[in-house]
Amino acid sequence: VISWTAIISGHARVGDLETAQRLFDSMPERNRISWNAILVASTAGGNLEQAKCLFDRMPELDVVAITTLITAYGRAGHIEQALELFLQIPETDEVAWLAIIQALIENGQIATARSMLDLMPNRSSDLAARTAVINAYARTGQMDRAMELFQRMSSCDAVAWNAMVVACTAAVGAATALELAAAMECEGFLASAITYVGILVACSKMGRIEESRRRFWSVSFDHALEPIYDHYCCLVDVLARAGQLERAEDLVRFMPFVPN
RNA sequence: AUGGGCCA
Repeated sequence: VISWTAIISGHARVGDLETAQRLFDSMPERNRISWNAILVASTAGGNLEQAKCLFDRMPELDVVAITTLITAYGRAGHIEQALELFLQIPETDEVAWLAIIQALIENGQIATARSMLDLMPNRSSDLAARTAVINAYARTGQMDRAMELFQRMSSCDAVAWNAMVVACTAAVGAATALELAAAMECEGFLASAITYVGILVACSKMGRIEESRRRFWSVSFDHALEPIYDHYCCLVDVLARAGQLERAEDLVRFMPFVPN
């Protein structure tokens, strides 16, 4: 049952609900964790009603299953339902708290998110959890706390750095964000495509066209990354803000992405 | 083997 569940989980991760479902239906026995895995596959498929149907038919609902659905509701903009579910959890754990706080933030309910963050108990030193908390502080107007926690982290990864870089642009200033991005590379972390979104947004906020351009090319030349859609958007943004509308328009027309 | 963290 462990092997079957692991394979279902893999298909869930790449969004292949059909295969996940076929395997789930044909596996010889199922336990609570297999049901949770197929629920994840179902939410990843984007059909919330279908996921809710499955949820209602599940033989056992644990905090993992409920948290899965909370996250799905949050991403779909159904924050009331997410909150309702959270209140139904008999024994909340740290992941459940972080999931509802993240959902509140994504749905613009900053004040509530801030209160829940204050109420949240038992904080572990788990890397993802710490980063989630730091990010939540940053997005609820408590950048000082975010910085403090970040500096106290004994180990961190590129995701934590990216979160700080992005948060800095909004809450402190673009120049500080760029300094942080530089510090990140000094510490030996490779800038990822997402780091570059942060860097380009910062350049754009400061109106630095030349630096934006340079950084944009550096994405592929210095880091062997393919520029993603967001990078083109940043470049369009900085050109447009500087009044170079023709150049901005040309870029929209000729970039290798369909503009949204 | 299942849920939570970075992309303006």
